[in-house]
Amino acid sequence: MSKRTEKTIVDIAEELNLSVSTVSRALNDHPNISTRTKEKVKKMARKLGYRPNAMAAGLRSNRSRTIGLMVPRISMFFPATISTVIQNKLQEHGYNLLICQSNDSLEQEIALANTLYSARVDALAVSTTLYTTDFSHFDIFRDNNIPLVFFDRVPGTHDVKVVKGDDYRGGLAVTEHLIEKGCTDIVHISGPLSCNLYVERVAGYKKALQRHKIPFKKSRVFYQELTKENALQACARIFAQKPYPDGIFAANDTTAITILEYCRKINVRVPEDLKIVGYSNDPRAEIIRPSITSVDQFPALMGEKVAAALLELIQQPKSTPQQFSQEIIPIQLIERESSAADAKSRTPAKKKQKQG
Amino acid sequence: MSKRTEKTIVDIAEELNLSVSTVSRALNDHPNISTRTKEKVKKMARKLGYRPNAMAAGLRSNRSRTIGLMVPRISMFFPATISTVIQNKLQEHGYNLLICQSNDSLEQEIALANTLYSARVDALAVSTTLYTTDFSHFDIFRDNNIPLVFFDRVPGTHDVKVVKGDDYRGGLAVTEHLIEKGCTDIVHISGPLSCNLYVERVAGYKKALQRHKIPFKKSRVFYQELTKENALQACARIFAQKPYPDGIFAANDTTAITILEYCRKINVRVPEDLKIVGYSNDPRAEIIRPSITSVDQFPALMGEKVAAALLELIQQPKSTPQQFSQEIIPIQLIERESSAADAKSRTPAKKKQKQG
DNA sequence: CCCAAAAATGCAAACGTTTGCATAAAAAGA
DNA sequence: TCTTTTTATGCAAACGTTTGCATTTTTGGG
Repeated sequence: MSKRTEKTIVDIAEELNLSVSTVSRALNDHPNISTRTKEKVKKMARKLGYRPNAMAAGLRSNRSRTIGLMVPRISMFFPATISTVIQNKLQEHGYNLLICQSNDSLEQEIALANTLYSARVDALAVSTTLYTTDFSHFDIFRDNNIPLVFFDRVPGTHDVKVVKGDDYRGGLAVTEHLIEKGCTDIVHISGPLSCNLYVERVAGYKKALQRHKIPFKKSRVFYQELTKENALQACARIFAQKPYPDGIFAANDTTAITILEYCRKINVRVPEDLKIVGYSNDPRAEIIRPSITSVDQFPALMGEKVAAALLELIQQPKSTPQQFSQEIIPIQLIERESSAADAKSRTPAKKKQKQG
Repeated sequence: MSKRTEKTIVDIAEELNLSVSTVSRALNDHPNISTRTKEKVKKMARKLGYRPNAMAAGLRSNRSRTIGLMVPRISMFFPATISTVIQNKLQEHGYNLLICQSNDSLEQEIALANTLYSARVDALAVSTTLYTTDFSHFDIFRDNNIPLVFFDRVPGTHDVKVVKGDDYRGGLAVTEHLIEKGCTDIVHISGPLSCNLYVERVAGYKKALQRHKIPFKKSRVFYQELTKENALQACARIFAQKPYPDGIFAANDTTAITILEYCRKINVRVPEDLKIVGYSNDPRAEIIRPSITSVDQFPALMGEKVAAALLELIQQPKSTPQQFSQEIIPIQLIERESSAADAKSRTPAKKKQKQG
């Protein structure tokens, strides 16, 4: 039935005895075109069932009106929320979002970078793999003046635009919170140090210990991909021999939840015997009993900032030298049951005031 | 620095004294090109930092190597999981996925359909809005022989390719389960009937009641968007006056969780006083205490099927008349604490055998 | 009513590929 | 060596827009 049905602006032009350029401009609301013509053209476009061809437009104009987004995985709470916000915001401004996930595989990340470049995205937002330490596969974008924004998992260098959480302060806040609740032997389950944000959280953790004159013990920190399986393995080691720690700072909530369930099984009481704090404020943390203290990273806010940064970078003329500002999203500790001070433990001595 | 740096196949051709067509074919591994030439070309491409321009290729070949995916929202467990699977599978076959969310707004859905058509996606997978009853905005795709697959939330008509859960059986299974556990007054909190899948679940619910000779009461069914807020409102009404129901079948887990928490507040014991079953098997259902009985819809499997359907449709020649098979993904009731038979309640009489 | 300025439209080249067809080169058959 | 077949390569026209510049039409001032 419908074979060569695809109508083009040429068809519209012929139908109305206008030139293609006029039709093109009319459809794009170019100021030089009279209102009367615009209306005529749009009406005919509707009548013919004309559908613009984005590839043709993109090829000619060198703008795809598409923005790339790369995240480790979209099925996790934090990146999913961010993606949603970014997409909605960009949609408002007429941009499509090409969402891709690297599955935390560097190889896939590199392949996707190439694909997105081939698609000639107008900009790219990236939260990298856990294992990305070399960022050169993103150079094409910078070299060709394509706006590039890193968020959450970002490179350590300072020659890129970055939107990130305040991971140092997060690590600090969690650890001080545990100390204030009476913990003196705090395990930290961290992600791999190839990812900067964990480096910073560890730094915060260490700083808190130091402030409160608690010795840092290497054996009390685990570096691992923060999966359920790995959390279980860590538990096995942590609870293999006494003394058990009295506090655990887990770098994500999946880990915290797993530990909590493990404790239930081996009859370690939370928070009485052991206090647990997670990270990211996953919805599950609020629902589990005892509910888990966690750190809100304001993913919606982060998404807003990323979207805003993308739009700003796109709009400014290509010649403008890029500003490489770092944007730091604040964090907030959400206190819940898993780290509550239990009745019998006396309030810990505040040896030192927080110094902001 | 890098101004007109964008290398094209023309540059490669000139560099090697070959024609552009040869270069193009060489890069695409066309059988007519000698191995020697292919190697030369690819080497030069690498040397020049050549990056294919997908828009140019797409314009000419009328294939974008991009597939569209439209879901209500990607931040919910079920669609997020499906999206992940689809993306990974398609990626293996060299396709990009353009993920969009309609935010359950019909208006946005229509706009997105147009956008995706403009992008000339090679195929489209859709899970519609709760309120989509007119599907004509997807006609463009069918009319132009662009493979179109609906999943989860699908049209009722039979002239489209569909992958869906077994919602009738799901509704039936949940309700019979509650009855078997002793419930005789079962509230059903359903989504709006504009969405077929809820129609089917309600049908299953009714069928189960009928089988067990329990009268259907209109006032015991709520039709609403399944948000937390709406769940709270429903709770207010349900528990405004006695007798309270002894079972609740919630059409998603967010609703089930909200009810559970509401019960805790008003001292209704679950499962002793009231049994609750949710739907979709959200991770939270397993974690909350009491854990919530729910229905696994096998999102990963559904994703696989959708991806497979897309690929199959793409590969078959355009002329082939489309087969409009319906694919039904089985469901599985996952029994948990929230619907456990309590000690004192006698096992209910099985008045009738399950029949299939 | 004329002319300059402003507004509206048209021309044609480009954007970077792919691809049907023609041709050239190499291999094979006699 | 000369055809014939097979294998490689080249030519040139698309694909559907956008856009700088030229041209035409309209407007308005005098």
